[in-house]
Amino acid sequence: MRIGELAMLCDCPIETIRYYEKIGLLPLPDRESNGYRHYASKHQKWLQFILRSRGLGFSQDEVRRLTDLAHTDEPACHDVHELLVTHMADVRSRIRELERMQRSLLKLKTKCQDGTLNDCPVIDELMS
Amino acid sequence: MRIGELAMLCDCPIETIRYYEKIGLLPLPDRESNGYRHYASKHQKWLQFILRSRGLGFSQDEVRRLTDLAHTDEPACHDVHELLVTHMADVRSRIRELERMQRSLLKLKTKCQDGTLNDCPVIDELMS
DNA sequence: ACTACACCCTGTAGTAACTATAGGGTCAAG
DNA sequence: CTTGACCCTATAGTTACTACAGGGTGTAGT
Repeated sequence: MRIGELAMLCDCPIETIRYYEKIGLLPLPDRESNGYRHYASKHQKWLQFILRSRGLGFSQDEVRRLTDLAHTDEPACHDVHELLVTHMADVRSRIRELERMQRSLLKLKTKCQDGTLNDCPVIDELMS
Repeated sequence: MRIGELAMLCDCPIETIRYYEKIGLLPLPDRESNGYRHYASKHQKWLQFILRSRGLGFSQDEVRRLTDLAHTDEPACHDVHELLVTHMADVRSRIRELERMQRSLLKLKTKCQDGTLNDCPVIDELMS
């Protein structure tokens, strides 16, 4: 299959596929005689793996480690578990940071009430 | 005061101050005869405003709009309120996205159990 | 034969929000 | 007169893409 079909099947922009290839996340496909990329179902699986991992918030680097682990014969489950746990802690701390923001924003907003005042207490608060 | 002192007072890297100046978030300071930046307390207030806003998750562009609003004589409270509400919705949706990830990761992790298996169900799950 | 069109190619530049580095100048103390 | 702490500019790197610019390929219709 060509890049357009792969992109459609995986619901992923064509440029992203070429990008993943360039940074070495996706293995190099064969080329047709005209130079067009020719993908096998193996590439589709691999791309979906990447996209799912990204969808779970793993960074490119973590995805690279995951694909490496997915393609060794060594027992990798322990390493995957470690990656997973580390990443989950990261997600948790990002959530907490956003919740901290949310609380502060809410507190600011109560001062603002309905935006009908002329002198803005929000600006005052941020300024002081 | 010079840039180093401002940086220390605001607990902000020197490079970031120069960066905010370059992108036009922070007003241009005077210069000493040797070319060093010379800041007044007005700059400190301004920088703290920026840092607080960034700490609440506002983007550079939103901060720019906020500082604009903070320095008009027009009644700006309504616009600030709008910015605030929009941003809070954004934060909420980012939290929800992360929580979605967290749920999926947790589901994955239960399959992994303790990382003692040789064939990794997490990899399998992401692959299929 | 010509041309319109959908598809493909490479390579480069742009985005947000900084951070880091290279390669230099200034100034007071030892 | 040199060491050290500070300052300067300009450029490149980071993450994870996205968007061109400027071309080639292949097929369908006129």
